[in-house]
Amino acid sequence: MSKGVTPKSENYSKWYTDVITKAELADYGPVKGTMVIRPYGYQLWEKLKDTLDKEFKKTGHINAYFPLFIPKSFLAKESEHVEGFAKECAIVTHSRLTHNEDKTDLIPDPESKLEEEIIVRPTSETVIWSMYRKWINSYRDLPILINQWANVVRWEMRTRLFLRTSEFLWQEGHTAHQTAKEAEEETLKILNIYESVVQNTLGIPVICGKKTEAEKFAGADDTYCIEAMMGDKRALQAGTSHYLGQNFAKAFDVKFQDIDNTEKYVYATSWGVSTRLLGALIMVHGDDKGLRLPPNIAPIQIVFVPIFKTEEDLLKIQNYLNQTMNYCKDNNITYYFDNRQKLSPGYKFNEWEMKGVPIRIEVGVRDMEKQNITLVRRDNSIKMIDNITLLTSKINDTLQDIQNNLFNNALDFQKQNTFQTHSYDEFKQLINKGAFIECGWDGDAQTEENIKNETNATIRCIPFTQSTQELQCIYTSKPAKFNVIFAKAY
RNA sequence: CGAGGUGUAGCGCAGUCCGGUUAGCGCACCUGCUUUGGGAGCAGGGGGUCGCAGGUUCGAAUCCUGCCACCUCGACCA
Repeated sequence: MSKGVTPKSENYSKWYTDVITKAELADYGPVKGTMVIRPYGYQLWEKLKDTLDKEFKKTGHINAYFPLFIPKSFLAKESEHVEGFAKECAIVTHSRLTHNEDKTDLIPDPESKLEEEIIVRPTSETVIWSMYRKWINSYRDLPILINQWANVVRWEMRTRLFLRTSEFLWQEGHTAHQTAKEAEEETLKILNIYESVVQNTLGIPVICGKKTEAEKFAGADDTYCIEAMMGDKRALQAGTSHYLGQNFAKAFDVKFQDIDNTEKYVYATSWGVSTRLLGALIMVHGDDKGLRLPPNIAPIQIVFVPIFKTEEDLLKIQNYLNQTMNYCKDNNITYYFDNRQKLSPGYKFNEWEMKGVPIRIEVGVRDMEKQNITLVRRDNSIKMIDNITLLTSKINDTLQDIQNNLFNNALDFQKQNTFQTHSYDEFKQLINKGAFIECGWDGDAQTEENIKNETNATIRCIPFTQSTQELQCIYTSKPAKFNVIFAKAY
């Protein structure tokens, strides 16, 4: 591994890709816009996945798997949906390859051209609703609460590791309900799960709210979201939950016979978070030494770096650390004993800092003589040298403290860079510098569009917590309908 | 699609203007010895169709022609 990363302040996006490649989270795939998630990065995804999956199960959801391939005709059934996704679909047109005439290349075999072309799913509403049609007859069949963990493909022009890649991993929940009220409740229930997992596990503070018409999901009646502020003060949509009304039920003709014997269309929701969250994790907590992982998501929570000259010393250190390692085992703390020879301690310190491991424990002969260990926190670089038994007993609390501290740092940063203003001039200045701006909006889509064209900022959400005071629109000075958050977004 | 730029070892680059030993350097990698409390030192070693194709020449990484790929900016998209 080569030295250091580009400092954040010098070039933020270079810093971001440096951290990803040097911490060995991911690498570029051979096809433009594709990404290989390396083991260390994939462990983050697995941990996040397990946490979310438990929450979904707790609230009555169950996993299933639907096909990657979707008939082209399905996509056209819901008019807004097709508008939203048609421009970024990968299409399968042939089923085999053959040699060209001079045998220098492989080409799609013209003989194998498909009758109906197949879309590689950009999202699964259409296949899923084609199946729900078969499965739903009576109100007794409802609700259906299905989630799937899958990959999807969206052919993107401009890609960035984790944030926007042609193929990415996500979960997509698709539920079907008897009433609008129940579906709306489901939408918000999921948003709550997203909020708590993102905040508690990833340590990323989020703002919950509703999307405007312009920003909502193609095919939804309402889109709710969690928005987070990245280290460069831009916004990232970290998760969305959609109330789909009866749009897909009507498009796919999914009706049920209700308790009152009448036939009704089903109400729907869909919701998802993706590997994009890992991009947020990097950008919210990372520093110029690399990643900083909250303990709740860190694949390795503690790394032990022995400082030794001889094999014998190494064994002594390993024995000496028994009590600490046993403590970790007993408390389900994941740790790694870095006994690699030939690498200097300094090299290891830097490497594990790059990888964001929350706690490093150094032990050398000097520590052993005094019955000490040296503990260094990744979040604030504070070094503690103290009695081994005493420090060991504090590990759990320290991990918890690191988790809280990272969250609080991020929350402070978000608050310090969120401004309220009534002046459009000030708005423009702040947006240019990078900020969230909380201000009034008259509710007019044209106003939103104008602001976007003039400043590049979009309405990230209409927060659930609305200010009680009477506001006026930042742009038109008309009475504001909502208090909204503007920012430049990823 | 428009403008500019870059293709030489896994990565980063020099060499190209002005053709001429065996194509070089840093990092990484391998071996050995000495090291190990913030990215160790020394010695030795492996690794290259110089983006591809053609041409000029006694001789091409270097000159000429064509092609391809990637990057930056713009346009487009969000």
